[in-house]
Amino acid sequence: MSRQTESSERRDALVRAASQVIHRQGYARTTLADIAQAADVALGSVYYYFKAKDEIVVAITDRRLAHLRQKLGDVAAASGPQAGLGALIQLWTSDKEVDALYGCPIGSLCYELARQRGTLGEEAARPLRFLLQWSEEQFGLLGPADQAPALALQLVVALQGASLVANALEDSEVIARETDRLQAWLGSLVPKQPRRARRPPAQAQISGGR
Amino acid sequence: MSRQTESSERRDALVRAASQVIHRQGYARTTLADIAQAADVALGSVYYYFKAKDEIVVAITDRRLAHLRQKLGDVAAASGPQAGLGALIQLWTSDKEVDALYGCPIGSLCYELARQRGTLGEEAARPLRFLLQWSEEQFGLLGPADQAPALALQLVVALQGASLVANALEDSEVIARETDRLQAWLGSLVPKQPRRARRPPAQAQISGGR
DNA sequence: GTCTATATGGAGATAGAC
DNA sequence: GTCTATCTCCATATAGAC
Repeated sequence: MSRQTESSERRDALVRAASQVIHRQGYARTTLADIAQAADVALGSVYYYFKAKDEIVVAITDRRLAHLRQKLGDVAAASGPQAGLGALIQLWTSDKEVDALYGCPIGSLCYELARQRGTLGEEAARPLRFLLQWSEEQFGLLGPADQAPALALQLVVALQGASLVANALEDSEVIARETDRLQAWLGSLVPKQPRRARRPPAQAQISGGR
Repeated sequence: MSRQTESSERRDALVRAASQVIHRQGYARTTLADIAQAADVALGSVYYYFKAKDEIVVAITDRRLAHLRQKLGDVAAASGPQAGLGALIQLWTSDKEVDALYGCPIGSLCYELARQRGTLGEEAARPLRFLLQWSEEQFGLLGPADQAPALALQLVVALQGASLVANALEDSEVIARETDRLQAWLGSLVPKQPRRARRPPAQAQISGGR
Protein backbone atom coordinates (compact mmCIF):
# COMPACT_ATOMS: atom_id res chain seq x y z
CA MET A 1 0.00 0.00 0.00
CA SER A 2 1.21 3.50 -0.73
CA ARG A 3 1.43 6.52 1.51
CA GLN A 4 -2.00 7.54 0.33
CA THR A 5 -3.92 7.98 3.53
CA GLU A 6 -7.35 8.68 2.10
CA SER A 7 -9.06 7.20 -0.88
CA SER A 8 -12.23 8.12 -2.73
CA GLU A 9 -13.73 8.25 -6.18
CA ARG A 10 -13.43 12.01 -6.27
CA ARG A 11 -9.87 12.04 -5.13
CA ASP A 12 -8.88 9.42 -7.69
CA ALA A 13 -10.53 11.43 -10.43
CA LEU A 14 -8.56 14.49 -9.36
CA VAL A 15 -5.27 12.62 -9.32
CA ARG A 16 -5.94 11.06 -12.72
CA ALA A 17 -6.84 14.45 -14.18
CA ALA A 18 -3.87 16.14 -12.55
CA SER A 19 -1.50 13.47 -13.83
CA GLN A 20 -2.67 13.95 -17.38
CA VAL A 21 -2.93 17.73 -17.41
CA ILE A 22 0.42 18.22 -15.71
CA HIS A 23 2.00 15.81 -18.16
CA ARG A 24 0.69 17.88 -21.04
CA GLN A 25 1.23 21.37 -19.70
CA GLY A 26 3.91 21.01 -17.09
CA TYR A 27 3.47 21.60 -13.37
CA ALA A 28 4.07 25.34 -13.29
CA ARG A 29 1.72 26.16 -16.13
CA THR A 30 -1.06 23.95 -14.81
CA THR A 31 -3.49 25.75 -12.55
CA LEU A 32 -5.66 24.15 -9.94
CA ALA A 33 -8.57 25.43 -12.00
CA ASP A 34 -7.29 23.37 -14.95
CA ILE A 35 -7.18 20.27 -12.80
CA ALA A 36 -10.57 20.90 -11.23
CA GLN A 37 -12.13 21.42 -14.64
CA ALA A 38 -10.53 18.28 -16.08
CA ALA A 39 -11.90 16.28 -13.15
CA ASP A 40 -15.33 17.97 -13.28
CA VAL A 41 -14.96 19.33 -9.80
CA ALA A 42 -15.31 22.85 -8.44
CA LEU A 43 -12.08 24.68 -7.75
CA GLY A 44 -12.74 24.97 -4.05
CA SER A 45 -13.28 21.23 -3.72
CA VAL A 46 -9.70 20.52 -4.63
CA TYR A 47 -8.67 21.84 -1.25
CA TYR A 48 -10.82 19.31 0.51
CA TYR A 49 -8.52 16.58 -0.79
CA PHE A 50 -5.20 18.39 -1.01
CA LYS A 51 -3.81 20.93 1.38
CA ALA A 52 -1.85 22.63 -1.40
CA LYS A 53 -0.86 22.26 -5.03
CA ASP A 54 2.42 20.49 -4.34
CA GLU A 55 0.62 17.78 -2.42
CA ILE A 56 -0.94 16.63 -5.68
CA VAL A 57 2.54 15.74 -6.93
CA VAL A 58 2.90 13.23 -4.13
CA ALA A 59 -0.37 11.60 -5.13
CA ILE A 60 0.71 11.47 -8.77
CA THR A 61 4.06 9.84 -8.03
CA ASP A 62 2.39 7.35 -5.71
CA ARG A 63 0.05 6.43 -8.50
CA ARG A 64 2.79 6.10 -11.09
CA LEU A 65 4.97 4.07 -8.77
CA ALA A 66 2.15 1.65 -8.09
CA HIS A 67 1.49 1.21 -11.80
CA LEU A 68 5.13 0.56 -12.60
CA ARG A 69 5.54 -1.91 -9.75
CA GLN A 70 2.50 -3.83 -10.83
CA LYS A 71 3.09 -3.95 -14.57
CA LEU A 72 6.78 -4.68 -14.46
CA GLY A 73 6.48 -6.99 -11.48
CA ASP A 74 3.86 -9.07 -13.19
CA VAL A 75 5.93 -9.63 -16.31
CA ALA A 76 9.12 -10.34 -14.43
CA ALA A 77 7.40 -12.79 -12.10
CA ALA A 78 5.78 -14.63 -14.98
CA SER A 79 8.55 -14.57 -17.57
CA GLY A 80 11.81 -13.65 -15.88
CA PRO A 81 14.19 -10.72 -15.85
CA GLN A 82 14.97 -10.54 -19.55
CA ALA A 83 11.30 -10.41 -20.44
CA GLY A 84 10.74 -7.90 -17.67
CA LEU A 85 13.40 -5.57 -19.00
CA GLY A 86 11.99 -6.04 -22.48
CA ALA A 87 8.60 -5.02 -21.14
CA LEU A 88 10.11 -1.88 -19.68
CA ILE A 89 11.52 -0.91 -23.06
CA GLN A 90 8.22 -1.84 -24.65
CA LEU A 91 6.50 0.68 -22.39
CA TRP A 92 8.39 3.43 -24.14
CA THR A 93 7.64 2.00 -27.57
CA SER A 94 3.93 1.91 -26.76
CA ASP A 95 3.88 5.46 -25.49
CA LYS A 96 6.13 6.95 -28.11
CA GLU A 97 3.49 9.13 -29.73
CA VAL A 98 2.34 10.69 -26.48
CA ASP A 99 5.89 11.08 -25.23
CA ALA A 100 6.97 12.79 -28.43
CA LEU A 101 4.19 15.31 -27.84
CA TYR A 102 4.63 15.85 -24.11
CA GLY A 103 7.82 14.10 -23.01
CA CYS A 104 8.11 11.21 -20.58
CA PRO A 105 5.66 11.94 -17.76
CA ILE A 106 8.19 10.77 -15.19
CA GLY A 107 11.31 12.40 -16.57
CA SER A 108 9.75 15.72 -17.50
CA LEU A 109 8.32 16.11 -14.02
CA CYS A 110 11.71 15.27 -12.49
CA TYR A 111 13.40 17.87 -14.62
CA GLU A 112 10.85 20.54 -13.83
CA LEU A 113 10.74 19.97 -10.08
CA ALA A 114 14.35 19.07 -9.32
CA ARG A 115 15.37 22.72 -9.23
CA GLN A 116 12.58 23.68 -6.91
CA ARG A 117 13.66 24.21 -3.34
CA GLY A 118 12.13 21.89 -0.82
CA THR A 119 11.36 18.21 -1.13
CA LEU A 120 9.26 18.30 -4.29
CA GLY A 121 12.21 17.32 -6.45
CA GLU A 122 12.95 14.29 -4.32
CA GLU A 123 9.33 13.33 -4.50
CA ALA A 124 9.14 13.57 -8.28
CA ALA A 125 12.29 11.46 -8.61
CA ARG A 126 10.83 8.45 -6.87
CA PRO A 127 9.46 6.68 -9.96
CA LEU A 128 12.79 7.20 -11.72
CA ARG A 129 14.67 5.81 -8.75
CA PHE A 130 12.40 2.83 -8.80
CA LEU A 131 13.05 2.17 -12.48
CA LEU A 132 16.79 2.25 -11.86
CA GLN A 133 16.65 0.04 -8.83
CA TRP A 134 14.28 -2.44 -10.41
CA SER A 135 16.34 -2.63 -13.62
CA GLU A 136 19.44 -3.22 -11.56
CA GLU A 137 17.77 -6.15 -9.85
CA GLN A 138 16.73 -7.65 -13.17
CA PHE A 139 20.17 -7.26 -14.69
CA GLY A 140 21.58 -8.84 -11.54
CA LEU A 141 19.40 -11.87 -12.08
CA LEU A 142 20.40 -11.97 -15.71
CA GLY A 143 24.18 -11.73 -15.49
CA PRO A 144 27.18 -10.76 -13.37
CA ALA A 145 26.05 -8.70 -10.39
CA ASP A 146 28.90 -6.23 -10.72
CA GLN A 147 27.71 -5.17 -14.16
CA ALA A 148 24.10 -4.65 -13.16
CA PRO A 149 24.34 -1.02 -11.98
CA ALA A 150 26.07 0.10 -15.17
CA LEU A 151 23.59 -1.70 -17.40
CA ALA A 152 20.60 -0.35 -15.52
CA LEU A 153 21.93 3.17 -15.72
CA GLN A 154 22.60 2.81 -19.41
CA LEU A 155 19.05 1.63 -20.02
CA VAL A 156 17.25 4.30 -18.02
CA VAL A 157 19.49 7.05 -19.36
CA ALA A 158 18.71 6.00 -22.92
CA LEU A 159 14.97 5.85 -22.32
CA GLN A 160 14.91 9.27 -20.67
CA GLY A 161 17.17 10.81 -23.27
CA ALA A 162 15.08 9.39 -26.08
CA SER A 163 11.90 10.92 -24.68
CA LEU A 164 13.52 14.31 -24.24
CA VAL A 165 15.03 14.41 -27.72
CA ALA A 166 11.85 13.07 -29.31
CA ASN A 167 9.85 15.76 -27.56
CA ALA A 168 12.24 18.53 -28.59
CA LEU A 169 12.20 17.36 -32.19
CA GLU A 170 8.51 16.48 -32.14
CA ASP A 171 9.44 13.14 -33.67
CA SER A 172 8.33 9.84 -32.19
CA GLU A 173 10.73 8.02 -34.50
CA VAL A 174 13.51 8.98 -32.13
CA ILE A 175 11.93 6.78 -29.50
CA ALA A 176 11.18 4.04 -32.01
CA ARG A 177 14.80 3.88 -33.13
CA GLU A 178 16.22 3.93 -29.62
CA THR A 179 13.87 1.30 -28.24
CA ASP A 180 14.61 -0.97 -31.22
CA ARG A 181 18.30 -0.59 -30.54
CA LEU A 182 17.79 -1.24 -26.82
CA GLN A 183 15.76 -4.39 -27.46
CA ALA A 184 18.53 -5.71 -29.71
CA TRP A 185 21.09 -4.79 -27.10
CA LEU A 186 19.10 -6.54 -24.39
CA GLY A 187 18.76 -9.63 -26.55
CA SER A 188 22.51 -9.69 -27.15
CA LEU A 189 23.33 -9.87 -23.44
CA VAL A 190 24.49 -13.32 -22.36
CA PRO A 191 22.17 -14.91 -19.81
CA LYS A 192 23.66 -16.14 -16.54
CA GLN A 193 23.27 -19.82 -17.30
CA PRO A 194 23.18 -20.15 -21.09
CA ARG A 195 20.58 -22.60 -22.36
CA ARG A 196 20.67 -24.49 -25.59
CA ALA A 197 17.95 -22.46 -27.19
CA ARG A 198 19.44 -19.19 -28.43
CA ARG A 199 16.18 -17.45 -29.17
CA PRO A 200 15.30 -14.86 -26.55
CA PRO A 201 12.10 -15.48 -24.57
CA ALA A 202 8.90 -14.22 -26.15
CA GLN A 203 8.37 -10.52 -25.56
CA ALA A 204 5.43 -9.87 -23.32
CA GLN A 205 3.10 -7.34 -24.87
CA ILE A 206 2.00 -4.82 -22.35
CA SER A 207 0.05 -1.73 -23.07
CA GLY A 208 1.15 1.80 -22.30
CA GLY A 209 -0.27 4.22 -19.77
CA ARG A 210 2.37 4.95 -17.21
CA MET B 1 26.47 36.13 -37.33
CA SER B 2 23.36 35.36 -35.34
CA ARG B 3 19.92 36.81 -35.61
CA GLN B 4 20.78 39.23 -32.86
CA THR B 5 19.92 42.59 -34.35
CA GLU B 6 21.14 44.83 -31.59
CA SER B 7 24.17 44.49 -29.40
CA SER B 8 25.32 46.30 -26.31
CA GLU B 9 27.10 45.77 -23.03
CA ARG B 10 23.88 46.04 -21.09
CA ARG B 11 22.03 43.66 -23.33
CA ASP B 12 24.80 41.09 -23.13
CA ALA B 13 24.81 41.33 -19.37
CA LEU B 14 21.09 40.70 -19.32
CA VAL B 15 21.37 37.69 -21.59
CA ARG B 16 24.22 36.23 -19.56
CA ALA B 17 22.28 36.73 -16.34
CA ALA B 18 19.09 35.33 -17.84
CA SER B 19 20.90 32.29 -19.17
CA GLN B 20 22.32 31.45 -15.77
CA VAL B 21 19.26 32.22 -13.66
CA ILE B 22 16.89 30.39 -15.99
CA HIS B 23 19.24 27.41 -15.99
CA ARG B 24 19.10 27.31 -12.20
CA GLN B 25 15.44 28.07 -11.60
CA GLY B 26 13.72 27.14 -14.81
CA TYR B 27 11.97 29.55 -17.17
CA ALA B 28 8.57 29.65 -15.50
CA ARG B 29 9.88 30.24 -12.00
CA THR B 30 12.31 32.93 -13.10
CA THR B 31 10.87 36.44 -12.94
CA LEU B 32 12.10 39.40 -14.93
CA ALA B 33 12.93 40.95 -11.58
CA ASP B 34 15.27 38.01 -10.90
CA ILE B 35 17.03 38.59 -14.19
CA ALA B 36 17.22 42.34 -13.76
CA GLN B 37 18.68 41.94 -10.30
CA ALA B 38 21.27 39.39 -11.44
CA ALA B 39 22.34 41.77 -14.20
CA ASP B 40 22.29 44.81 -11.91
CA VAL B 41 19.68 46.56 -13.98
CA ALA B 42 16.34 48.07 -13.05
CA LEU B 43 13.29 46.01 -13.84
CA GLY B 44 11.89 48.56 -16.25
CA SER B 45 15.08 48.61 -18.28
CA VAL B 46 14.65 45.01 -19.32
CA TYR B 47 11.85 46.13 -21.59
CA TYR B 48 14.13 48.48 -23.41
CA TYR B 49 16.04 45.47 -24.75
CA PHE B 50 13.32 42.84 -24.90
CA LYS B 51 9.74 43.28 -25.93
CA ALA B 52 8.61 40.45 -23.67
CA LYS B 53 9.92 37.66 -21.50
CA ASP B 54 9.87 35.01 -24.19
CA GLU B 55 12.10 37.12 -26.39
CA ILE B 56 14.91 36.55 -23.92
CA VAL B 57 14.79 32.86 -24.76
CA VAL B 58 15.68 33.64 -28.35
CA ALA B 59 18.69 35.62 -27.20
CA ILE B 60 19.78 32.79 -24.91
CA THR B 61 19.56 30.14 -27.60
CA ASP B 62 21.41 32.39 -30.05
CA ARG B 63 24.16 32.75 -27.52
CA ARG B 64 24.37 29.04 -26.76
CA LEU B 65 24.33 28.13 -30.42
CA ALA B 66 27.20 30.50 -31.14
CA HIS B 67 29.24 29.04 -28.29
CA LEU B 68 28.69 25.48 -29.41
CA ARG B 69 29.50 26.25 -33.03
CA GLN B 70 32.70 27.96 -32.06
CA LYS B 71 34.02 25.50 -29.49
CA LEU B 72 33.16 22.34 -31.37
CA GLY B 73 34.05 23.81 -34.74
CA ASP B 74 37.48 24.82 -33.53
CA VAL B 75 38.36 21.38 -32.22
CA ALA B 76 37.00 19.55 -35.24
CA ALA B 77 38.82 21.87 -37.65
CA ALA B 78 42.09 21.45 -35.80
CA SER B 79 41.97 17.77 -34.85
CA GLY B 80 39.29 16.06 -36.91
CA PRO B 81 35.89 14.51 -36.32
CA GLN B 82 36.85 11.94 -33.70
CA ALA B 83 38.52 14.58 -31.55
CA GLY B 84 35.55 16.86 -32.13
CA LEU B 85 33.09 14.27 -30.91
CA GLY B 86 35.37 13.57 -27.98
CA ALA B 87 35.31 17.27 -27.17
CA LEU B 88 31.53 17.22 -27.21
CA ILE B 89 31.47 14.41 -24.68
CA GLN B 90 34.13 16.21 -22.68
CA LEU B 91 31.82 19.22 -22.42
CA TRP B 92 29.45 17.11 -20.37
CA THR B 93 32.26 15.73 -18.23
CA SER B 94 33.45 19.25 -17.47
CA ASP B 95 30.00 20.50 -16.56
CA LYS B 96 28.89 17.43 -14.66
CA GLU B 97 28.70 19.13 -11.27
CA VAL B 98 26.58 22.02 -12.48
CA ASP B 99 24.40 19.75 -14.59
CA ALA B 100 23.78 17.43 -11.66
CA LEU B 101 22.51 20.44 -9.73
CA TYR B 102 20.45 22.10 -12.46
CA GLY B 103 20.28 19.74 -15.42
CA CYS B 104 21.65 20.36 -18.89
CA PRO B 105 20.91 24.00 -19.73
CA ILE B 106 19.93 23.04 -23.27
CA GLY B 107 17.88 19.94 -22.55
CA SER B 108 16.07 21.26 -19.51
CA LEU B 109 14.95 24.34 -21.41
CA CYS B 110 13.76 22.18 -24.30
CA TYR B 111 11.74 20.03 -21.96
CA GLU B 112 10.19 22.98 -20.19
CA LEU B 113 9.27 24.95 -23.30
CA ALA B 114 8.34 22.19 -25.74
CA ARG B 115 4.86 21.94 -24.29
CA GLN B 116 4.25 25.66 -24.49
CA ARG B 117 2.01 26.73 -27.31
CA GLY B 118 3.59 28.95 -29.90
CA THR B 119 7.09 28.84 -31.28
CA LEU B 120 9.03 28.97 -28.02
CA GLY B 121 9.52 25.22 -28.03
CA GLU B 122 10.99 25.27 -31.52
CA GLU B 123 13.26 28.09 -30.49
CA ALA B 124 14.57 26.29 -27.42
CA ALA B 125 15.24 23.16 -29.47
CA ARG B 126 17.67 24.85 -31.82
CA PRO B 127 20.86 24.11 -29.87
CA LEU B 128 19.82 20.48 -29.53
CA ARG B 129 19.12 20.25 -33.25
CA PHE B 130 22.52 21.70 -33.90
CA LEU B 131 24.22 19.13 -31.69
CA LEU B 132 22.48 16.33 -33.54
CA GLN B 133 23.23 17.71 -36.96
CA TRP B 134 26.83 18.51 -36.16
CA SER B 135 27.42 15.07 -34.60
CA GLU B 136 25.93 13.44 -37.65
CA GLU B 137 28.38 15.31 -39.86
CA GLN B 138 31.31 14.24 -37.73
CA PHE B 139 30.24 10.60 -37.68
CA GLY B 140 29.79 10.83 -41.43
CA LEU B 141 33.39 11.95 -41.79
CA LEU B 142 34.50 9.19 -39.46
CA GLY B 143 32.75 6.18 -40.94
CA PRO B 144 29.97 4.92 -43.20
CA ALA B 145 27.53 7.72 -43.94
CA ASP B 146 24.48 5.51 -43.49
CA GLN B 147 25.36 4.86 -39.87
CA ALA B 148 25.95 8.49 -38.98
CA PRO B 149 22.34 9.44 -38.06
CA ALA B 150 21.97 6.48 -35.71
CA LEU B 151 25.29 7.13 -34.01
CA ALA B 152 24.60 10.84 -33.59
CA LEU B 153 21.20 10.11 -32.10
CA GLN B 154 22.66 7.57 -29.72
CA LEU B 155 25.25 10.06 -28.54
CA VAL B 156 22.95 13.01 -27.96
CA VAL B 157 20.28 10.83 -26.36
CA ALA B 158 22.84 9.46 -23.91
CA LEU B 159 24.17 12.90 -23.01
CA GLN B 160 20.71 14.31 -22.45
CA GLY B 161 19.54 11.28 -20.54
CA ALA B 162 22.61 11.36 -18.34
CA SER B 163 22.01 14.99 -17.39
CA LEU B 164 18.37 14.34 -16.57
CA VAL B 165 19.05 11.28 -14.45
CA ALA B 166 22.00 12.91 -12.72
CA ASN B 167 19.84 15.89 -11.88
CA ALA B 168 16.99 13.76 -10.56
CA LEU B 169 19.38 11.73 -8.42
CA GLU B 170 21.51 14.73 -7.50
CA ASP B 171 24.54 12.67 -8.45
CA SER B 172 27.18 13.89 -10.89
CA GLU B 173 28.66 10.38 -10.98
CA VAL B 174 25.88 9.44 -13.35
CA ILE B 175 27.32 11.83 -15.91
CA ALA B 176 30.88 10.73 -15.15
CA ARG B 177 30.03 7.08 -15.76
CA GLU B 178 28.10 7.75 -18.95
CA THR B 179 30.71 10.05 -20.47
CA ASP B 180 33.43 7.53 -19.67
CA ARG B 181 31.43 4.86 -21.43
CA LEU B 182 30.76 7.13 -24.39
CA GLN B 183 34.44 8.03 -24.79
CA ALA B 184 35.33 4.33 -24.82
CA TRP B 185 32.56 3.69 -27.31
CA LEU B 186 33.77 6.52 -29.52
CA GLY B 187 37.31 5.22 -29.36
CA SER B 188 36.15 1.77 -30.37
CA LEU B 189 34.55 2.99 -33.58
CA VAL B 190 36.59 2.07 -36.65
CA PRO B 191 37.86 5.13 -38.53
CA LYS B 192 37.10 5.37 -42.25
CA GLN B 193 40.67 4.76 -43.39
CA PRO B 194 42.38 2.81 -40.61
CA ARG B 195 45.91 3.96 -39.87
CA ARG B 196 48.70 1.86 -38.41
CA ALA B 197 48.61 3.59 -35.06
CA ARG B 198 45.80 2.11 -33.00
CA ARG B 199 45.86 4.68 -30.24
CA PRO B 200 42.97 7.13 -30.52
CA PRO B 201 43.92 10.75 -31.16
CA ALA B 202 44.69 12.86 -28.12
CA GLN B 203 41.55 14.18 -26.46
CA ALA B 204 41.32 17.91 -26.77
CA GLN B 205 40.76 19.51 -23.40
CA ILE B 206 38.15 22.19 -23.59
CA SER B 207 36.62 23.96 -20.68
CA GLY B 208 32.97 23.96 -19.79
CA GLY B 209 30.48 26.80 -19.95
CA ARG B 210 27.91 26.07 -22.58
C1' DG C 1 18.69 54.85 -21.96
C1' DT C 2 17.60 54.26 -17.36
C1' DC C 3 14.94 54.69 -13.66
C1' DT C 4 10.55 54.52 -10.18
C1' DA C 5 5.89 53.89 -9.76
C1' DT C 6 1.93 51.61 -11.05
C1' DA C 7 -1.73 49.35 -13.79
C1' DT C 8 -3.48 44.77 -14.85
C1' DG C 9 -4.40 40.13 -14.71
C1' DG C 10 -3.99 35.66 -13.05
C1' DA C 11 -3.31 31.91 -9.69
C1' DG C 12 -3.09 29.89 -4.97
C1' DA C 13 -5.59 29.70 -1.15
C1' DT C 14 -9.61 30.70 2.10
C1' DA C 15 -14.46 31.76 3.86
C1' DG C 16 -18.54 30.36 4.55
C1' DA C 17 -23.28 29.08 2.61
C1' DC C 18 -25.67 24.90 1.49
C1' DG D 1 -18.52 17.19 0.96
C1' DT D 2 -19.31 20.47 -2.43
C1' DC D 3 -20.04 24.68 -4.01
C1' DT D 4 -19.50 30.10 -5.13
C1' DA D 5 -17.40 34.20 -4.01
C1' DT D 6 -13.48 36.46 -2.70
C1' DC D 7 -8.99 37.64 -0.55
C1' DT D 8 -4.25 38.31 -1.42
C1' DC D 9 -0.11 38.20 -3.56
C1' DC D 10 2.92 38.45 -7.23
C1' DA D 11 4.63 38.69 -12.02
C1' DT D 12 4.23 40.79 -16.57
C1' DA D 13 4.04 44.79 -18.70
C1' DT D 14 3.43 49.95 -19.14
C1' DA D 15 3.71 55.05 -18.04
C1' DG D 16 6.22 58.67 -17.72
C1' DA D 17 9.89 61.47 -15.13
C1' DC D 18 14.77 62.25 -15.54
